[in-house]
Amino acid sequence: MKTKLMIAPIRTSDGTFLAHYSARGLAGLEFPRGNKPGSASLTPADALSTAVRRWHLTTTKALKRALAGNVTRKLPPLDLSAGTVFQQKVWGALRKIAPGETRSYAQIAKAVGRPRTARAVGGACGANPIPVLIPCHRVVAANGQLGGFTAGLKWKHLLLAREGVAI
DNA sequence: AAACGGCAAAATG
DNA sequence: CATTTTGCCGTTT
Repeated sequence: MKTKLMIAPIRTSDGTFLAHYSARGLAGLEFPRGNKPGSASLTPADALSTAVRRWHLTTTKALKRALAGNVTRKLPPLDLSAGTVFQQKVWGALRKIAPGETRSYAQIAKAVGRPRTARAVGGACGANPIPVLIPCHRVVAANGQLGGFTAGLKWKHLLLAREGVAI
């Protein structure tokens, strides 16, 4: 049985993101979907717990800063309990990359103590539940090219451009 | 047990 | 250089 999640929208100039909250904190962030199915139904605003309301304020500000290419000052507590140990290590390493900087998949692999797991690192990045705030987009291929991006390379390119990174 | 990736270094033409 | 192997590893089926 899974803990019920509360879902709240964040309207930005790039579209409406959806933030997922568990009892422990921010557990997921979805990119805007052009009027599509919309993964899950939003939690009615008046049904949000006070803790979630507070976190959501923080998430909203952080997301807007991140989309503008700035550093995120405060983040709500993150609930990454859904990930494997390896994934959590990778996500932790991603969070250390400052805006405007990039790393290769192999560099991340080294950073988590598994020098030969470049490919597996790619998988972990794709499984990142909180894109943008956990900057999976700052990981590029060793040859200087973009590499891949589950949510669509256009986003990866846009996010990096906002931070002043040229590919 | 097998297949599949957001990879990368080496080998090839 | 541009392409094609050939290893590699955590996840997923």
